[in-house]
Amino acid sequence: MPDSEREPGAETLDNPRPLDNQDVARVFADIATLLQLKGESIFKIRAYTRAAEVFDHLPEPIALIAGDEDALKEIPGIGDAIASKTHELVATGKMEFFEKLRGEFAPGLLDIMTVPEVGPKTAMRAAEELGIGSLDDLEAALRDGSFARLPRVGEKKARNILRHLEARLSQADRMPIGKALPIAEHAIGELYKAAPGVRRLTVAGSLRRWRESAGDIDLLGVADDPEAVTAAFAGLPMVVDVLGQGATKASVVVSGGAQIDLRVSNERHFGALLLYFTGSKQHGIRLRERAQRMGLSLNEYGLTDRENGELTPYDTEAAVYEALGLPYIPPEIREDLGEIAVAEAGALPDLVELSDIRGDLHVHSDWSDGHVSVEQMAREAASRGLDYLAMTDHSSGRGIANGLSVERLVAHNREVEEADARVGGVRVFKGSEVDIRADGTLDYPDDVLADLDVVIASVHSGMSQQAEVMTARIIKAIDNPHVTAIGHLTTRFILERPPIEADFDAIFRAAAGNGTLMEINASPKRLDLKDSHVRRARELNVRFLINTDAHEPDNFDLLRYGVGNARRGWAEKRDVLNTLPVAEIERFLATPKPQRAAFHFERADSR
DNA sequence: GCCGTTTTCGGCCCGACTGTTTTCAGTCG
Repeated sequence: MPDSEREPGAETLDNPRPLDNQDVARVFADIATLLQLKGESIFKIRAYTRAAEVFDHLPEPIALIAGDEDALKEIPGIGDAIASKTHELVATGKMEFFEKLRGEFAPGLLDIMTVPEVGPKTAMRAAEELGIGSLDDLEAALRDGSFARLPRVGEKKARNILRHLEARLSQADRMPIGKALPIAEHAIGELYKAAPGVRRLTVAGSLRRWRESAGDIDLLGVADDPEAVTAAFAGLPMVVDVLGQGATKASVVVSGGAQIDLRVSNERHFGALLLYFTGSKQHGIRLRERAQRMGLSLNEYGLTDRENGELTPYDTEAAVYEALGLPYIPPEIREDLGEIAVAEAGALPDLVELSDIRGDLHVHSDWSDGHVSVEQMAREAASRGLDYLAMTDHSSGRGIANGLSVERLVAHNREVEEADARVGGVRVFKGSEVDIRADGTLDYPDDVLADLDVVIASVHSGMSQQAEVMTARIIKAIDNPHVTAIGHLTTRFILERPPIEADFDAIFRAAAGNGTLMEINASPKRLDLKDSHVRRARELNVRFLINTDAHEPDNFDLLRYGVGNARRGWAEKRDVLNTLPVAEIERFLATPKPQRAAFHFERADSR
């Protein structure tokens, strides 16, 4: 399901702002939930859920196609009924069916169902028998014991639900990947020590797919005695609460509040298990449907022949795909966004890899808000095997970040040249992360920018401008002949600060038109462009930089998040400029801007 | 509600765990 953290539906339909894909997705997700409450056919519910997922991930703006119902129906999972409802919703901002359906239930029921262990049956009983219509009502009924007396609830379940509710109220039901992945890696290290019989512990779930945020952490392991491993897991020092523990799986809460689910199997089934628990859920469903058409049944143990009931286990994911007549599909694109058809056609993208990245063109030093000197950053980059980097300290508009006046920039340039000469093995480019002001002009005049090798232009202020104003502002920066790339386009902070509103298609077209690159900022609190933007921009022939935006030496570690995110956007090595060797980068930077759009990537691959 | 190497009707993905229940409904992933 798409994130339903916001007020379900409410703000969506009364907002004069045009509906974006996520708004539309949320309405269909809410419809699915309401139909569950109503006890509708599970298949109808599934159809609406599917539609919500499709719209949530659609690479192009729904507004572009919603007017054309035939085009909508081209999308798998969208038929007559949903196409016409989508059209109505986007055209009028309202959907009669949804309004009517919503009117049948207390407004808070959708909220109640977002609490874990409260499903449609429980929510309906709570509403009918106890008059519960809000999270506050729910909390009261849990505390006074009336909730526990509902059928099929009881003391223990009520206590669990109250605990979930308290966790919810105290905050955070999702974590950014930058928080979740290190916790997962720490847990893996601890469990290797605590359970000597465990082998091949690995991250699965949305983290393995490099989704930008995670609701919980999924781990998988191999052991001859799985029960010993789940027991050791439940006993780890970092565990503060055990939610469940059985022979092959366990769920715990660790200090800091993250939930980790562990699943353990034996070696023979590991491939099927990993495939199953990496997801996405929708990708798994497509594979199981495929298996069925082949007379097989797929589960987390392997493929079963439906005629004779014989189970074939698989120890690698690739073997399962092969048995299903498919090439190996990388986890990052297992989202049921067309990857299975593309795989079948033998046309999977050759996704960019961490080892392809040869340089970083967005790095800060203590000249602005970084923590160490230009030379220290250069040495760190060299020691990590990067071939080049650009020192892009902030421009003067970023007073708070100790932005550089023109005079300081000149001195900064000299220091960068010295570092370039002194530090071996790495080419250090002169650069700036220059503010795009509210009116679209840049913080430095053109003649100053002309002295720089790399100019990253970014929005750092006036983020709540209207979409038309913001679009024109950014395109004006794209049109500047000295701007190499637009930095962290949407300025969002994952789960914290919303993205800017703008016509991203128009921005991508402008960038593709004159060879301005789009940064994929690797900072795990940003991941900006986000995955679906990468995919859309790529369709529009935009090329990218994957930059860390490093403010200290350790930040070079963050590159992996940017690469994971780029892969989720189906980016190939050839789409990413900083996979090129330094000579090619210099050739690109020496090319006048409009001709950069046609810059030919020499793939001599002189490694 | 969607969809079609098996169909324009009749199917639609699969299993573990919990807690309440004495055989399984509910929820989750």
